[in-house]
Amino acid sequence: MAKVPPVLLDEQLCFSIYSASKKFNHFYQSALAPFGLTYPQYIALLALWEDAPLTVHQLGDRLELDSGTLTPLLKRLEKQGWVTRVRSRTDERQVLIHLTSMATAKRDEVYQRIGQCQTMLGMSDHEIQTLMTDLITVKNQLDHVSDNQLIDKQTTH
Amino acid sequence: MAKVPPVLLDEQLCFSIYSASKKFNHFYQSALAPFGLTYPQYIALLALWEDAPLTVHQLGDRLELDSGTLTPLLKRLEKQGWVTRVRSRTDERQVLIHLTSMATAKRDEVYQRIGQCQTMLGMSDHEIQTLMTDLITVKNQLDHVSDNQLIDKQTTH
DNA sequence: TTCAATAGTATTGTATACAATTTAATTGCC
DNA sequence: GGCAATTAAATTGTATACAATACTATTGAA
Repeated sequence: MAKVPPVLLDEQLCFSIYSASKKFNHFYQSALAPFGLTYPQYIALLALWEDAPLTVHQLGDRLELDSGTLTPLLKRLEKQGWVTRVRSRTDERQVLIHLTSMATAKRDEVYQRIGQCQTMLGMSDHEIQTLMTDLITVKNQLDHVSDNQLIDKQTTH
Repeated sequence: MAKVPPVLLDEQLCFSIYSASKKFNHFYQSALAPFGLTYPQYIALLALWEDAPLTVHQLGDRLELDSGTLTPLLKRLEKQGWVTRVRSRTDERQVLIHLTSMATAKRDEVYQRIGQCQTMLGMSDHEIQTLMTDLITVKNQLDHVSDNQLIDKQTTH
């Protein structure tokens, strides 16, 4: 094999994103401790506060999570009193996720708490916008590289 | 409670990072399929290829993972023949993670494969650099908000 | 209409993550 | 030297993630 450039951990964009994601997770876990919510539970509620009820499938599209992740997560949210899971009458395959009155009542408390905690980060709106725009570009590029392209390369080594 | 601005999922930097991180994970999982490596296993090997052997603790510092994650991960890497786990003789508390000859032999193959797959993403070095710089800023800010600050706010709602 | 194909959710199995605890080894202080 | 405090890994328990499979309800084509 010809000389191959090394892959250095600190130069990997994936690793920057991976560790930033873990840090955000920890940050929100602490911020949401008064509500006993994990980060994935919190984003599920964000989606539902925008547009409830949603089917498991719709919520999965929104959060990019499948039923294998969402079913147990939603059962935990149900047990803690945030949502109810109701079989749809018009299509018995679907399960509709509704917010409870507690979830509706607590919405603004959570919004406010998140707002306060985000202020502590001291990031300007412009900074955030720039980063998000760039991240969307990365995500699009990742989406456009199909598994087939990656699999085809398997035989070359 | 006074009027509180809504928290919209699509405006959250955390959610952009969270979903980009999952996409990268999937991308590398596919790219590394010929080697049977998961993404966290891959970054562990990257760290070791740069500087083996490392103790579990040192590897944890590098990857920002604790022994609860690393111990089972390293056992799997050991079972698959990439590393060996050896109690240090000078300090019996430590476990040194060594690369096997197979891991050393396959290093350039993995480097090359990663290089090929990253090319498919079509991102310029400049794009990547900019993003990484911004992400480091975010990570620093997340690090500098202590748990104490977040916990103090608990009583305000 | 009937039944094969599809769609929506749940389940199973594997692999992270991480807090909290446990266990064993080492260090520091007297 | 003796022992409390500390350190390093491993373990335990809970919560994601996701591929693959199973199960049930619906749809669609003959």
